[in-house]
Amino acid sequence: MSSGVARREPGAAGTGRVGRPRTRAGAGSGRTPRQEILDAAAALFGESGYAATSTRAIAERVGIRQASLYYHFAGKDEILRELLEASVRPTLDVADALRSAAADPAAALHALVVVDVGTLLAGPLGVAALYVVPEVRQPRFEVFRDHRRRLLAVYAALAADLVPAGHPVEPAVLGHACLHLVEMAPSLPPTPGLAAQVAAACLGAVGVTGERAAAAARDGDRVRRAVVPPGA
Amino acid sequence: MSSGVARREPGAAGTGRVGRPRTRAGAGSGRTPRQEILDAAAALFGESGYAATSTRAIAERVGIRQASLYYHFAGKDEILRELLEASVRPTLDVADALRSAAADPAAALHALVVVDVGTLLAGPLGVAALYVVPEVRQPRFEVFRDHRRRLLAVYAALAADLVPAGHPVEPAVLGHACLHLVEMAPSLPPTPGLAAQVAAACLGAVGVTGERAAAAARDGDRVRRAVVPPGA
DNA sequence: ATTATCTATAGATCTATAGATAATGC
DNA sequence: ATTATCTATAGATCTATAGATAATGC
Repeated sequence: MSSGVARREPGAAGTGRVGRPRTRAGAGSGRTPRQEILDAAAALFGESGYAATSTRAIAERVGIRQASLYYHFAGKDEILRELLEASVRPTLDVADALRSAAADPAAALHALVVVDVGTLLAGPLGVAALYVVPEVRQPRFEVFRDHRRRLLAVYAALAADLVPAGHPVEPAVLGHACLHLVEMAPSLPPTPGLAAQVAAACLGAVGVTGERAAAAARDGDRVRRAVVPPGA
Repeated sequence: MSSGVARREPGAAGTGRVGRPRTRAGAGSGRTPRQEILDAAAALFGESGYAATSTRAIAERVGIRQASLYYHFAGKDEILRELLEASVRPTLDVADALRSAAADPAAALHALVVVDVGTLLAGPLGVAALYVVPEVRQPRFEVFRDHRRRLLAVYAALAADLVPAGHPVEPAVLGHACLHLVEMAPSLPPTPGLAAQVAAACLGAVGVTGERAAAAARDGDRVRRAVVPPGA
């Protein structure tokens, strides 16, 4: 995914792949070993937490030996870093486009929340739980934190445009509120239309309800479909 | 606190306390050793996470040796369990009283959020970060989870009473939304009136804004002061 | 030759227990 | 005698490195 379309997918041609075969052969899911590791780690991090997940547990789930992880990643850190960055980047990439494509900031907020929730739900579940992982405060995760801070700023800016006069909540607090509401989504039981519901809750939090909120939902959907290619 | 008023506070009389003195003497903060451990652990759990905090680190911050922890707690688990339960119980204790004391459910919701945020901010900071700790899913923390589930049910019930016709968010989702908004509070920079702002955001999320929200804030404050003794 | 795995292991933890010790209380 | 600490340590991890091995690619 990240390096474009592979000319010849490693391990996909014929029967065998390059390199010593694994002890536990496995069906060959088509994923890159790197991606297999990321998926396994995301699941385990979500289940048991980052610190409590051992490299041995990750390797076991992938079907390789613990030491083999280090051929693909420098360490546990690097796995977490990659998971975190992959989970914010897509949303951040479309945030500005959504803002400028929408006439009403309410529609932009709605669309942004729907995209953001969609991204979190599409990725390996449990990734959102990682946002709160305390290790993330360490400097090596600065890139992720910076991305998330930018996303927060977008939410806060939209909130600032939207709060009606007299609404007793500061835009900065509302920015955090939206971000937290979005990040709560993966911890909810799967619900049809969840993304739109979270978006409506965010609009309400910033003081937009009733008919204007309904209009924002309609416009937001249109804008989102225009900006985010339907297949992506 | 848990076993009533101590007849004679251990270690408070005269100069010395019972038991072998600590190597690193310390000023004697008046807290029970048990409480010292809880405070130290809460701070460290918040900074570095539960799994990443060693018993040695906790002991070091208290000023005792690692093994001495086990005189007071059976293990790290028990420390976490006690911290978690202490952070929900106070809110749960007043939840029903607030509901029945308020004429408008909006006022009850406002009051409940203010109490809940206040409790989280009053306790050792970082405790709220523990709610998301994956270890909490394990059966030994069932009591805490049960308390939190009951709190969630209260929020959901209030939301169900409040949602205006046509509001596109289900009460169950709104219950989670309020709980998450409350739990976000400790991660925000200290802001004057934060609890009331979070309450307003919750009311907005359930569809209550404008004049009715303002009234709920006023009534909620009255109800809260009536139910929660001012000094507590 | 290159790639991706394996086995083996060093070194650094970390949790929890056993048993000794130094205070106060009676 | 009771209480709260201490020292010492067993046993179980866990991370990361070194070096061998078994495939494919050319």
